Parts: sequence; structure tokens; C-alpha cells
Amino acid sequence: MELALSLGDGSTSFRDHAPVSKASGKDLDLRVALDIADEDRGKSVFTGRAGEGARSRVVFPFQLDLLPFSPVPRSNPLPQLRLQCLSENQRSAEPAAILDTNPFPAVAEEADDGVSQSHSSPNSVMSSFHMELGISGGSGGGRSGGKRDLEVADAERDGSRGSDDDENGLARKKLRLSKEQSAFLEESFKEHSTLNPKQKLDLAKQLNLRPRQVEVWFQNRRARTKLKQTEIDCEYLKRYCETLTEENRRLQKELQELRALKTSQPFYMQLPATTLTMCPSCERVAAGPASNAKPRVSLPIHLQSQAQAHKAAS
DNA sequence: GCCATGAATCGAATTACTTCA
DNA sequence: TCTGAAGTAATTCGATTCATG
Repeated sequence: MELALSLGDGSTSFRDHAPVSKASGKDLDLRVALDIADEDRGKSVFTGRAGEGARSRVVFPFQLDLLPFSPVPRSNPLPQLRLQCLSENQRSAEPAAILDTNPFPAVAEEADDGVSQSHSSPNSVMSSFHMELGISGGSGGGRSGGKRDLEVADAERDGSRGSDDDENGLARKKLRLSKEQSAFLEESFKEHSTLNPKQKLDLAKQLNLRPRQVEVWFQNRRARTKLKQTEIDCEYLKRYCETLTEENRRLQKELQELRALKTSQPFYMQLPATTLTMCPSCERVAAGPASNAKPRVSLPIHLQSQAQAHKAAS
């Protein structure tokens, strides 16, 4: 998702009237448009107007970067908001104006669940602007995701997300983690699949999520890992079973041939001495080292132990 | 040392929501 | 536009562990 803040008046650049209060005294049309855009489609979700006496309107596109993933100083581990000016014909210009904001001074300072916070996700950025800039209501045309973001932001502002802090009866809102957040969590998961309380808190702070969300993500991630491993094991066992079945078929056929040979030539049986051996414990005929009786697929170690346990139990 | 209790955490199962074809 | 499948965040529940009195 790309967040863009379009901010402009008739003549001045964003730098000229940022912060907003600077512009308030001028006769300008401060058009605030907060766009939520995907790579392929971007539509204004809502717009708000500050100031009176519109003359003309020039929209300066800005790129709003949430930067919880860049190296974060320990003194201020909270995400920065970077407003990057995008010229009309160059969407990725050098930052002309960077607003380092810290809209969530109380993030993750409160204990885990059950405590309503003024934010819990980058989506809350919108609610922050929503509130601070006095933007209200939608102007239509927004894609469903943007609308949802607004709803989430509203819900979060109301402190009504999740059952833990959902005490006013609102249904839970499912937050979609951003790609960056997911990637960061993935990296963290690679390092350690479980979290101690400190790691959880740190991650929550860095990603601007609630500790409970981090915890849930790791739980679900472990479940996914296990499910994937189970699928792999199932596939492996399937192949193993097929191999054994084929081997059994081959040996049955070989046995039949031997029996036929025995009946037709009772006095002439010259078999290679290494082909068949007798197991001393179970007294069954087993394949010797010269044969191909060993399955071509061997069980993974963790499945071997399970198989042995099963065998011992039975 | 043993026991009861509560908090924290986990896995498993499930639900609810979003996205996409 | 509708719909079903897939993916996943969130919830619920029971089991386990650990600290505390």
C-alpha cells in the first residue's frame, strides 16, 4: 500500500506551509487529500479542507513512508513518518520535506492485552491525520481496503480491536499486516521461532503492533510451519509406502517363481548364497545384501523414531 | 517439602475476515 | 457483480510451567 498525502495551495510548496499551522493565516486553500494507493490503483479515500477562499489548487504529491524497519535508535524505537515530496513528473524524488513525526508516544508502553491504545498498527497513521487535521468522512471512490483501513483506524481509535479490548460489542476487525511487517516478522522467526517477553515487546515496538499481535503472529506462524512439515511428511510417507508396495509385489513375484522352480526342478536348486538370508530373530527370509530388497526411500529420522515407537507399541 | 492458586504461554481447533481468480 | 477458495489474523480452550503464599 502506498500512502500519499496531497497537500497544497495555489502557489506555495509543502515546505512553505508545513507545519499546517503556518498556513492557517494565509489566504489559501489548503487541500488535504490522503490517498491510499496500490501499485495499480489509487483512489482518494477522503479529503478535507482547511482554510477558506480557494483560489486555485495545486496538488503536491507526497510519499508517506513509515519507517519502522530502518535502523532504529534505541532512544526512539518508534517508527518515523517520512513525508517525501514527489514532483509532478518524478514520483521518486529525493525527499524535499521530511516530517519526522512520532504520533504514538505511548506505543507498547502499556502492558499486553486488554488495554486500549490510541493506535496499534500503521493504519493508525491515518487515524492520526484524521484527527489532527480534522478530516472527517469519506469522499467516496475508495477501494474497499482503504475503507477498511478507515474502519480499522476508527475502531482502533475507539480502542475496540480484538476481543481482549473489545468491550463495547464491536466485531473484531482483522488487520492485514503490511508486507514490511510480515517480512520483518519472518526474519525474526528465522532467528527464533518463539519469543521471550522482551523480544515480543521489542518487536511490537518496532513494528508498531500490540504485543498480543506479535504473539498471535508467531503462534500462527509456528502452526503454519508445522502444517507444512506435516504435508511434507505425508508426501514422504506416501512415496515410502508406494516403494514398499512395489517391493512387496516384486518379492511376491520372485517367491512365486522360486516355488514354481522348486516344483518343476525339485533336485536342482542353485541359488546365489547371498540372495536370501534368514533372519535369526524372526526366522523369516529376508533379502540379502546382494538384492535390491531395501526400500529406495528411507524414512527421515524424525519419522523413523515415530515408526519405531509405533512398532514397539504394537 | 508439599500443595493450592493464579499468571503466562503454548498448541490445536476454530472463526472471521480479506483477497483473488 | 457475485461467488467460492485460499490465506491468515484473531479467538477460544485445554494443558503445561512457573512463581508465590
